[in-house]
Amino acid sequence: MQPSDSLREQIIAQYDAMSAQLQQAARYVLEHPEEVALVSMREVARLAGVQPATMTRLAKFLGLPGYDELRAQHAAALRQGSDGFAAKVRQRVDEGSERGVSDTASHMLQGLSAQLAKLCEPDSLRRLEATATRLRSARKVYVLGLRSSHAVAWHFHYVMTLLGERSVHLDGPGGTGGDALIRATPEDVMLVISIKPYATGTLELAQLAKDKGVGIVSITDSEVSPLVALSEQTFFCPTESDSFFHTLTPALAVSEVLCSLLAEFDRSKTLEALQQADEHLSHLNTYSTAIPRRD
Amino acid sequence: MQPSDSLREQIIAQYDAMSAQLQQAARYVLEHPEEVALVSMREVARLAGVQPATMTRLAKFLGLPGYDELRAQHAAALRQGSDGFAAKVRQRVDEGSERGVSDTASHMLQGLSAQLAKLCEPDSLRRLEATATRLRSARKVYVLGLRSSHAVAWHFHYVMTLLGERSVHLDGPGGTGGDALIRATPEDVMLVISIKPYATGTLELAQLAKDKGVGIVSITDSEVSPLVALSEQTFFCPTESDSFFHTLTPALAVSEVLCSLLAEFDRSKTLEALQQADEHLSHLNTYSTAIPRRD
DNA sequence: AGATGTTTGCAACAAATAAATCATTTAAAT
DNA sequence: ATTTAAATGATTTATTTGTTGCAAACATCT
Repeated sequence: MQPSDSLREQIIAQYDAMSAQLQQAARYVLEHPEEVALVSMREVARLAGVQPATMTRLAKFLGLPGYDELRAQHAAALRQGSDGFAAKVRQRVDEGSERGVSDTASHMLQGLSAQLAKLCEPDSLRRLEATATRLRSARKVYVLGLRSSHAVAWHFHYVMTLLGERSVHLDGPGGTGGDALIRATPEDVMLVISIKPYATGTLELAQLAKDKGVGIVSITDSEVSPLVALSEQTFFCPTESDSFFHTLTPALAVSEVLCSLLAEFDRSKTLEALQQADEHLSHLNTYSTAIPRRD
Repeated sequence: MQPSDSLREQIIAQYDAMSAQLQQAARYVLEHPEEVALVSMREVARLAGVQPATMTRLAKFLGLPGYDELRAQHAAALRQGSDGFAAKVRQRVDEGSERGVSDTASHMLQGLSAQLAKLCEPDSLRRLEATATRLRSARKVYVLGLRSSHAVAWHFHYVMTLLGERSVHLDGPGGTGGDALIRATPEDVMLVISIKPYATGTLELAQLAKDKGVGIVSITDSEVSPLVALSEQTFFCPTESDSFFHTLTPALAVSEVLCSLLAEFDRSKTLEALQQADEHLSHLNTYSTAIPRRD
């Protein structure tokens, strides 16, 4: 599916020598070869977030006579790819004959893919929307997820922080995680994430919060989860996988969707908050801005 | 590999009602859908042996607003065809034209679902297997993922801990996260997770580990990620979503699959470790027993 | 700090494009 | 054979495209 491969490899090879804008353009080209073939240069530039001129410069940088050649190569690759469908199937069959490790992996991934697709059912969407609405109305959002759910809780909190929302993560060293609830009020909401087996700590803290009048909203795995009784809103997501462990992927996906919905509620405020975060982090040199180091 | 199928059928159905020139144009469109998507109208007209105006007339004849729509439909078909069987999922996405709140959610989830399905491509599976193999050979696995990647890193580490593997999470309060590397040896492997924007801390620690001879294995988002240069094995997973943020869901899914593969390598040992963990946790009253525990 | 060489954004340009308009041809019907 | 309507071709027009030139911003190195 790659554009002549040699071109693709060349882009990768020369990537380090490019300027920041050129890298941004090149990265988009690498990640969206079809678009390069199918839409105009100006449109590609817009999608890549660079100036139109940068695309021209990229082509020249790669030693091509102009952007048209860049598109032509991608178009040729796409032409091949379209009837290479048979080849792709053949390839998959070949791989399938091994009946080995990659079978397990493929099976798992397809299972997860199906689970996410299932979350699009009307009932799920309704619950998602209701949950987002409830969270939106909160003065503060306390996020609680222990043990395996920690990953989801933390990520939700992290994104909310970038949004400038008043998110508080109920976790911390030395078992002080619950202390943040000291000043919780009925205007606040707690988002609880917990899947089977349910950590006692989670349930205790959630109960405590509820006693203080805090609204409880939860992401859990079953109608018979102990969280259901505590919560105003509950979202159910599957955790079954054909491995030894329960999967957290659907739960993470749901939390990401929730973040997006909350962000969408007020786009301008979101954009402002993100810009603020951007500035802050760049002052701290948090991210590697420039070209990857060499050794 | 047909353009939206319905359009193709429509062309066939109305073919008999067309004039000679229109038929000639239509016939070329049917036989060379890729060209329609990839080259200009005038070029298609030249290839089809008709006047440019005829192509416009064909589009109008089919009830489309203009030739651009004809091209757009063919382009969409080509886009879908290019990434194989994820197309099925993507198709359902296109159907939703109303953009309500729950439509946003549905759109995101289906997009994620498609991305996971795409990870089943042969190349990805090969990389997964190679990564798992490399991790398996390690004496100790250091897990590193800062900022947004923290969730994935932590979850991987958490699961590995249950497996009894010697996993060390490089994170901790007071910026002491890297200290665990003090006694790292060339027999160890570090799993690094980082997506754009790449945290400088991640790159520095990874470089440090590499200097000590530790093998680096990474999950990242692009061929041109700075991690590629440092790593023995790299797995690429998409992070694009149509929200404000990059998605971590595919990365988490991959880390879960990796855990499973590692677990599968020695099933009996895995089962033993899990049972041990179960006992330990039940002695600590970690989980609520009010609900049936997992088997 | 000051000078130098890149990098980047903007605006202007010529070429090419799709669509609209008008003129000519063709075919059928009276 | 003449009229009429449709089909085709040629021409024009308003956009849009890829490219280039230039000045401001930027980093780099004495």
